[in-house]
Amino acid sequence: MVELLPPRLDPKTYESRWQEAWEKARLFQAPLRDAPGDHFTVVLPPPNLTGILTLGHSLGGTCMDVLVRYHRMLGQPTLWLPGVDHAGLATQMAVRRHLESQGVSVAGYGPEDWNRAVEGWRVEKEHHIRRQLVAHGFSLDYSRYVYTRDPGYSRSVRHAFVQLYREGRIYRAERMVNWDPVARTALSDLEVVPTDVRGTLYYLRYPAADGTPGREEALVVATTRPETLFGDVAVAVHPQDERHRSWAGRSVHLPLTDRVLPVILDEAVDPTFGNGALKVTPSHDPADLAIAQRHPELPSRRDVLDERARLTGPFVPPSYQGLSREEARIRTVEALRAGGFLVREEPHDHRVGFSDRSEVPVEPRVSLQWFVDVRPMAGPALAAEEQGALTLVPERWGKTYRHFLSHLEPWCISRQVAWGHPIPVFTCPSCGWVDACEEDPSICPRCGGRSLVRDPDVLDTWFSSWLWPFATLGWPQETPDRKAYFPVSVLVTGSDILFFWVARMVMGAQTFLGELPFPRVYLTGILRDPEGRKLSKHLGNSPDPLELIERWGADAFRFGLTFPLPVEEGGTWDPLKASEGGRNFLTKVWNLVRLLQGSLPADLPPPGRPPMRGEGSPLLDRWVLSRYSATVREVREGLEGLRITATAASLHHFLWHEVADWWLEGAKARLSGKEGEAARRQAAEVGLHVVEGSLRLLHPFAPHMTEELWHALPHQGDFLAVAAYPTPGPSDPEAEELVNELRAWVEGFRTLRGEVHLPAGSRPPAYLRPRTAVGRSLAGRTEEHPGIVRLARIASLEVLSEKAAPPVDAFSLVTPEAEIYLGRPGPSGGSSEEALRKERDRVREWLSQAEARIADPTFRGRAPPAVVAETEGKVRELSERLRLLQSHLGDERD
RNA sequence: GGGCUCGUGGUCUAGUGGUUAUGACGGGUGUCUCACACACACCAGGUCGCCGGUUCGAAUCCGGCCGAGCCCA
Repeated sequence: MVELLPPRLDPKTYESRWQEAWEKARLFQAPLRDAPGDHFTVVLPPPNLTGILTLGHSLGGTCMDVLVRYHRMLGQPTLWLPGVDHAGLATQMAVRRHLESQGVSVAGYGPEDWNRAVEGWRVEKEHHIRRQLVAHGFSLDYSRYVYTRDPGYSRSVRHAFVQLYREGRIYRAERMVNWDPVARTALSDLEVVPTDVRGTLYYLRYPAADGTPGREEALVVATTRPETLFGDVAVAVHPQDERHRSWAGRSVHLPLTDRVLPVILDEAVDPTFGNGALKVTPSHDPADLAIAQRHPELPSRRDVLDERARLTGPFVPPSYQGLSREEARIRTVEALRAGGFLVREEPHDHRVGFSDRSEVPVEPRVSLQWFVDVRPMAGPALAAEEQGALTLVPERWGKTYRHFLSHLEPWCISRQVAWGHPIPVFTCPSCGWVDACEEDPSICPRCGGRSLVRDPDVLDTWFSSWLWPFATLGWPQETPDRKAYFPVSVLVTGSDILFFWVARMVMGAQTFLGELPFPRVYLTGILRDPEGRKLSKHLGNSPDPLELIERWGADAFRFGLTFPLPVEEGGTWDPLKASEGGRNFLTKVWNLVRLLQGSLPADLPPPGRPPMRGEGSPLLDRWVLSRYSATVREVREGLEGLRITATAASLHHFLWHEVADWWLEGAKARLSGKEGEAARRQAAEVGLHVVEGSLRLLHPFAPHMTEELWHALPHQGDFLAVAAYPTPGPSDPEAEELVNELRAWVEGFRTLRGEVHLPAGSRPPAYLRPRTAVGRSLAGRTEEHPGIVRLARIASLEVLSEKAAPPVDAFSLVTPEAEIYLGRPGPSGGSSEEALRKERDRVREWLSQAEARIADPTFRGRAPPAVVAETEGKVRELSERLRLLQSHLGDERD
């Protein structure tokens, strides 16, 4: 026989023990098979090696583990594949910040230095992340762990690049891109974070260069970036702008220089912005570039900022050469003011794109970069969602997904950093041959030259991430895993990377495999701290999940993530409160099992088929079996439908407020053996069936504790983690109806006790008079009376006949099926009029609503007959109840 | 500027046309009632943002307004 459980749960005594036991038994290793079947596959969104796991990872991981453990218990071949992402630029920037904070200068770092430094960092972070994953109790298959720079994965990335290059979908071009002047690399549009900034709008005079001598004419131009004026090629005004139209074709002096600029007309100028005149700086603003390109007489390049955003080049006067953009702004504004060109300046709120990586303003910059033309991939990705082959949960994300895919731009995939997958393009300097190659070529295939040059750039990290669902399974090879475990069954991730990752994976799988990577996407919400800020590594407001697990245990922490805050919505999440709530619930379950365990007859067999409980069995047994069946159904349907929080709530409610509060409280006497061995055995069978089954239901949410408790009860099998998930039994509507009334009686007695402030220890006698068939049926079951007596903490329960007068001094209430009376223990027991009055007011309110509806002829004429009949029944019932309540109030006054 | 989402007791939240609007946290009162004070019992607290419409009937559907947030320009 198993040992008795300790009185208080202590996760430290069992969590790591079960983690080790599961691992040793290889329960989470997906079986090798080479045929497709009813597999269930989830891939862990690979955490970035920039840092460690945050609460967002804990949330997503918990949802995945819930689903994976559920499907494993259903008996499906199940794979949950873990891995980490090298996160190129982001990681290199993290290492850079780290080195600089240590006082190490990275100024002279070449690619080898970077790779060595980042590699050391990677090993350390990978180790920590692995420990974090294990500590959560995630049932990952570590034998299939993938790192995005593993040789195999790197080959997949290279294969993908070469294929797109050969198809002409990857090309190199000189384009204006988002440039990070600190990291000194291009960024994709998605890596730019628009940020509200309070800046200054400067109004500058550009004096007429062709004016009549003696007249002081000037065009006033408004700009937020005076420091780029050396790159101006024109001033533009709107063709319909009456104020400035006469300037068309004229020319102005560019302040601080001796250059002259033409004034042009262009529709893109916003006449309401500033003064309605725009300085055109094509090399440093995308809108200006577009204007310059529409006017062939203008140069479309005039770079004045270098890769570090310093003023340089032939157009910059010597005294400004080498200034940073910030210094240059100060100096140009000073000079403009001194020269009388600064008309005024005003505060100006606007949005500036900041680099997601180095957190400085992004500089639009024309440079030579690699692009994937993803626009042709949007069609199939849109069609999949519109035709229902791809579902997003919650479904509202479908709109966002469609909007994004309808506005795609070419994707800039080259980065000028060291850490990442090198772009596999080679050039022969002798003959000009260029190609993308899966294997490094040693000689030029065209001229035989031996000095081939590799492209110096590396790929955007997401260019490797978008292959994750299939490159992890060996693509492009047709491996057994690829056949057995693709596609992924459901992708679980945060809604913040719907564009970065989810949409691109869909396009990637459709492009490379011709099929969807997954049929369903479950998007979790974003967790915020109590100030409403997103929990993130940058802000440092996300605690290390390990600390919370250490304090509360993995199960409590996990349960607190799924309930009560809705996983799908996200919101403000207080780590202490949430974990505390989880811990309280788990303690409840722990003690529930302890009590049951102590009451089980020694020879009770493990639970098998549901105990049959027909007419004549204790009502609470029939009721709890029926409620259990309903819960099994709810939980299974909830998990199938990806409603994680609703499912956790069902389990929470059933175990705490049905099993513990009602069934167990009512069954205590029987379980203690006071009512004989047969009654004890009967209660124990029911309790074991329901509780053991509930542990299986709960296991995906709280795996360690349920495993520990399961082993303390009679059970079949070695591990709960691979036990069968429960199937629902029959429901018992009669028992549910009777127990609802039983509860109304008990609650009525309790309310009366509270209203009249009975001392906790007092046990007054109680009486009731049933008013309906249901009431009479329940009242007639005298075998239920001891339970009611116990639950209501009364001395006795007497059923009054139709005519019998109630005790003179009793406090009373009217439930839906009976009048109930609580005997007054002494002459000065207070008054229950308050409770009766409130009940009367409520009933009167309900009744008047129902009567108003019945009185309305159009309601009778148009509402379905069933609704009319129901309302009529309600009116009858409520008016009878109201009459009784009023008479009880009258009785009291006597 | 465009798109999307959300306004339900002090806070968070369930509820997508038909009983008396769900639960959690917080608050109050009482209890260490032989599993659990990480608990138990009871109580208080809501004109379901505002206005209009559709309907026999609206927290729920439609329109407008106000407010909050997110995403993309």
